[in-house]
Amino acid sequence: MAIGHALLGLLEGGPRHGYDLKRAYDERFGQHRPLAYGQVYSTLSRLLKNGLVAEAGVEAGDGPERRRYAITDAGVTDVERWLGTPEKPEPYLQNTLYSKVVLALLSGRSATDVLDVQRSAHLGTMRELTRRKADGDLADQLICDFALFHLEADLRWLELTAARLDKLAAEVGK
Amino acid sequence: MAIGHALLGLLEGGPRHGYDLKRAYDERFGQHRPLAYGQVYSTLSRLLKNGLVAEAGVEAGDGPERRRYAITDAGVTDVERWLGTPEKPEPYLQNTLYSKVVLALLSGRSATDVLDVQRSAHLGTMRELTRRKADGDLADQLICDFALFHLEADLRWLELTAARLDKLAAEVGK
DNA sequence: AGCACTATACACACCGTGTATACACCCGAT
DNA sequence: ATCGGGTGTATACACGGTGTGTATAGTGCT
Repeated sequence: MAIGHALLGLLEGGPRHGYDLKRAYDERFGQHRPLAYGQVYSTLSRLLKNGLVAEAGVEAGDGPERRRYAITDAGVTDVERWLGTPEKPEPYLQNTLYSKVVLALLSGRSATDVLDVQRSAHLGTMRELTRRKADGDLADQLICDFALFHLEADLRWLELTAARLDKLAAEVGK
Repeated sequence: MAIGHALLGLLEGGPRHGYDLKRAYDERFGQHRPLAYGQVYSTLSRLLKNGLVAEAGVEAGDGPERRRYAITDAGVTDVERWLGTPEKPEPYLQNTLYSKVVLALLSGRSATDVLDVQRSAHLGTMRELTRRKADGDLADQLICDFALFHLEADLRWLELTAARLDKLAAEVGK
């Protein structure tokens, strides 16, 4: 629900219509992948259904109609709760890389290859992010650093796992 | 598609029915959150639709009917491609934490609180994982280490961001 | 009769993508 | 001068993947 909450947060600054929200979102959060228009409206309709936003009039000004949406009290409460609640690190436990290694071992394929492919891909990504970070503003730098820290974490895990492959193979084989 | 691929991988060991797959999955990959039955069958039906598995007979043995599924050649090819393709680190760029901090700053709330809440939750999770890691087998240890490395990465980012909050606030305010 | 276990099916909700639609405005070609 | 096409604004809708919850149905045990 991160995107829904982000849109709600933007609506706290005043009522807006969908197209406008998309641009505001891209400017603030979408540096690395702009929001699709479709997603804006489907998200808005869900927020509307759940009573977190309300329609605030239809302007038929220059160009096509604009449906303005305003955040409701329930919406503000929801943003507040979202900001006050820590993100759960479940995704870190649902580890696709680990699944790949185990399946490679189970099926007699090379688990080392799996690790190597991932490592070299990550190293390439890190070079690119380091470049992007160099000529970005502080916001860009923070986003890149976040990704870089996590890529480093992946690399540490890849090394650790590579060093334990024999023992893991024995354990999986049982 | 991680779960679909994991099920395909398990089917490489021979045809199985859904209930059996669920248990095999939980044993190998589901330590930290067992697979819901519903998901097994909906995933299987998608694999069937895409021709990656095929029905391999219905046994009406003890108890209810069992539909056995076998992996197809297309399925094996698909597993192979999955194992040979590195995972994209996009999720690290779509950073919910960053969104929270920016929205807190935009709405005049305390971004420090957001960071603090997340940090103390992470520290608690890390203590728990360290405990779990101590009395697990190698597979558990690797899973816990993966999560721990990423939690550390989050913590590093939280510290970095906390130290830059004033500058970020100025940049966002523009 | 009630409960637990095995096994599947189905309806539903969320999230995201792609495509169609509609209006307005500008600009060049006829 | 006007016709048509491209561009920008704005929304709606249908669809696909993913995951959850619930219903169903048979078997065996107590």
